Amino acid sequence: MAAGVDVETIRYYEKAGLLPSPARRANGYRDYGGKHLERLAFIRHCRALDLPLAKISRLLELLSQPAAACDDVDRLVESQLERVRIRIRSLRALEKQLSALRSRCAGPQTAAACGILHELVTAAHRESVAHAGEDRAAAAPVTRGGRRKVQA
Amino acid sequence: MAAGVDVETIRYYEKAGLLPSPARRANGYRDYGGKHLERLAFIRHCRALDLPLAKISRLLELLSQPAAACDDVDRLVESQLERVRIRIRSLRALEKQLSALRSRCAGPQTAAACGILHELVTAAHRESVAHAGEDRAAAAPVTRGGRRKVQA
DNA sequence: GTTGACATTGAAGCGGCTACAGGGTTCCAA
DNA sequence: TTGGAACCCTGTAGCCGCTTCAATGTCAAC
Ligand SMILES: [Zn+2]
Ligand SMILES: [Zn+2]
Ligand SMILES: [Zn+2]
Ligand SMILES: [Zn+2]
Repeated sequence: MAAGVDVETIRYYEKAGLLPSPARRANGYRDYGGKHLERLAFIRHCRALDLPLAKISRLLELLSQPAAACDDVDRLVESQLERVRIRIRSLRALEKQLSALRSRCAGPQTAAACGILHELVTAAHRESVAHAGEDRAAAAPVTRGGRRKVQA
Repeated sequence: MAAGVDVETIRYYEKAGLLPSPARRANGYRDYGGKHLERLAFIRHCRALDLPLAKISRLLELLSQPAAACDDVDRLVESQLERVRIRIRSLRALEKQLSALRSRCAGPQTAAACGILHELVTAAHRESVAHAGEDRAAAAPVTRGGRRKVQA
């Protein structure tokens, strides 16, 4: 029975402590049992939900502690959902920008005449001016904290 | 004038060949000129569009070759747009799954009784059975190609 | 007996930063 | 004057979740 998962990925999980080391055959080959495959399937399903391995690890832990409270599980799903929603919003904004950008050049042109390149350059320029303004505004009240930026 | 960009990031771009090494002052400090800052702003704007550095590199190259054709630029934006749309679709599917999942557990429970954990386990199980089926079906026609999977 | 497809290990690479260690410099206030 | 905060430098390692590679071992088929 094939698990449908790349071998290297499985060994990565093993190293990462998500899967217990399986028994070995006489020749040293790994011998996966039903338990391993169930656990692996669980991990892959959670990964398909884009949960990071650390959180999956926590879920596995709770699976083996039936009496524990499930608050962590619920919060984890909730926060993942929130993450996904935020990501969708930002990707939608991106989509808008990109499709506007695309419409700036119709067909074959030289780089010099390409509306896309042009727009990228001028938008970047606008932003850099805006940033400089922000920084001037922020400079007076706050002298400490924040990461270092570059000087020119 | 601050560029609004983390210093380490800038030096990373320098190492990666996206920004030319700036002139140095007597004390060895980097001295950024207007050209550098424009270029940096361009890079940051493109990164905000989630373009990978390699593609940005290509755009910068074309910026310095005004007579070149802009096909690459147009294709690049198009393919990025496509990428973003695909990502949005898959994230929306994810959102659905996660919000269905969330509704499986209302309030404080033990891990054993948590509908979320339950659903994760059974969904994973269903899928692993399905995968096994796929693999059985695929085993006959194709013997070569494909990456190795795990045996149990 | 030789080929070829499997398995094993450990290490390195991907992208795009981010964080640190271990120094030097600059500036301002007490 | 001195001391400390806040910047700069170089170089290296870490993050995530794999993926790829190199070198070697094992097994079945022809
Ligand atoms: Zn799944
Ligand atoms: Zn164009
Ligand atoms: Zn921008
Ligand atoms: Zn619950």
